[in-house]
Amino acid sequence: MPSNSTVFIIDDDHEVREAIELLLQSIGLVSKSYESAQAYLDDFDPQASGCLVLDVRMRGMSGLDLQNHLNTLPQSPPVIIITGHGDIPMAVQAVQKGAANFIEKPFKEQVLLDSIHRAIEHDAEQRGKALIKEEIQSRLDLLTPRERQVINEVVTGKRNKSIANDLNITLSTVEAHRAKGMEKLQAKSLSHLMRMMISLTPK
Amino acid sequence: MPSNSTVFIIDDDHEVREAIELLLQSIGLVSKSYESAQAYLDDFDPQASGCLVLDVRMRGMSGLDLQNHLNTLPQSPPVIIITGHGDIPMAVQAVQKGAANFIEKPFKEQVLLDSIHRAIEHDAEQRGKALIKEEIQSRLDLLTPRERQVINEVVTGKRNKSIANDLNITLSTVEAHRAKGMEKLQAKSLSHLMRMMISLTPK
DNA sequence: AATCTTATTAGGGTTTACCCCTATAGTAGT
DNA sequence: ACTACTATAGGGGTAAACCCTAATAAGATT
Repeated sequence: MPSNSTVFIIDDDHEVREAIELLLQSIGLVSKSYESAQAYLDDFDPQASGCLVLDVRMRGMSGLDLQNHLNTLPQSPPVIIITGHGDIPMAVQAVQKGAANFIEKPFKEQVLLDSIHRAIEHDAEQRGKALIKEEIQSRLDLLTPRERQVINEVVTGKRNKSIANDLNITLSTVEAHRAKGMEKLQAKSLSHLMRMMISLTPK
Repeated sequence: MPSNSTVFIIDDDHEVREAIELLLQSIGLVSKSYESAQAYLDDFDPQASGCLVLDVRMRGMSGLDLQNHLNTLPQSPPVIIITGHGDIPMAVQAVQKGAANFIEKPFKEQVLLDSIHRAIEHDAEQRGKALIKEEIQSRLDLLTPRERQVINEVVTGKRNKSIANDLNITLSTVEAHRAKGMEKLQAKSLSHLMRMMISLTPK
């Protein structure tokens, strides 16, 4: 269980925030509360791991609006939606858009806690994978344009000879770029290279 | 738009089935109706493409039971759930388990039709990918155990030399198995091999 | 008994890939 | 101007992969 996770509670009802805060405190979970979506966004830290507990009906930006906005980011925390006035189409949409759960108020405490635990686990997994991808991407950013071209062709399975032909350069130059690229990417083998490159393409 | 798709309607209410059948007929979609989950399963054809329109509350196996059962299969068609007595937790669960949609009765015709069209598209995509995977798997089944061992090590990035060491055979033997394996898999290059193998491992 | 498959090994030849060093020309930054 | 990086190219050597042929042996099948 990730220990440095925070549960971000976003609800414009002060009493609801307090109740959830107390509940989480009782089982040793760190939480942080906001009274509006905007307040959360102002304080948003992409690095912070954990999950959201998000009310739908709020003044200003609604919970679902915030969910949509977070979905446009490259990496967003899991969102657990709670609402007192939800309906089935709303729940279906929220879940289809990736909500970890959609819970009606009032809810059983255990239901929320279970959701939060799953969400935190899920977030930790996602962050682990994202970290690896970012590391690979940062190595890829070290390549010069030419090196990237050569490596790309290598990944598609072309031999140095035909790469040289495609780019109108000599075999030696291809070999130089290829070697430099592999070195920068810290790829020990073609197989390793392929794994890294394929891991960057989602789905 | 896939032309040979069928919409499988499963509802124990004869009038509902008729109504949906007529609706689909009017826009040229082929449908097939069943009055129970069991009746559908008895007639189930894994090859048939399309989607299900599935009622929750039925005598015998419920719609959600059928959904769960289909989820255990390697390839199952998209499921659109319709119900007159649904609630939010039920909808959330169904969608989390992969339901294409969860619609309350009575519904607007267009809502169902849109869902069906999306589901059919989705099914066609899935089937396309599944076809490719099956083709690769069938080639893999042609490999002898030894060939598979060698190819597996090749995919992990090992050189022939160390494979020979691992399997306590000579370099020549490894080369022979490797060549035979590549030929049977129709892999034109290591890169191609890797793509095929990685495409078989989901997620 | 004859045949097929699988697993194994060997030899020889060709092609690539990998590694190290060197070297030039252009560009960008200090 | 000096430096660093990039792109280019060539030489030389080692290792690995690829290709083809051929042979042996055990096991299963016909």
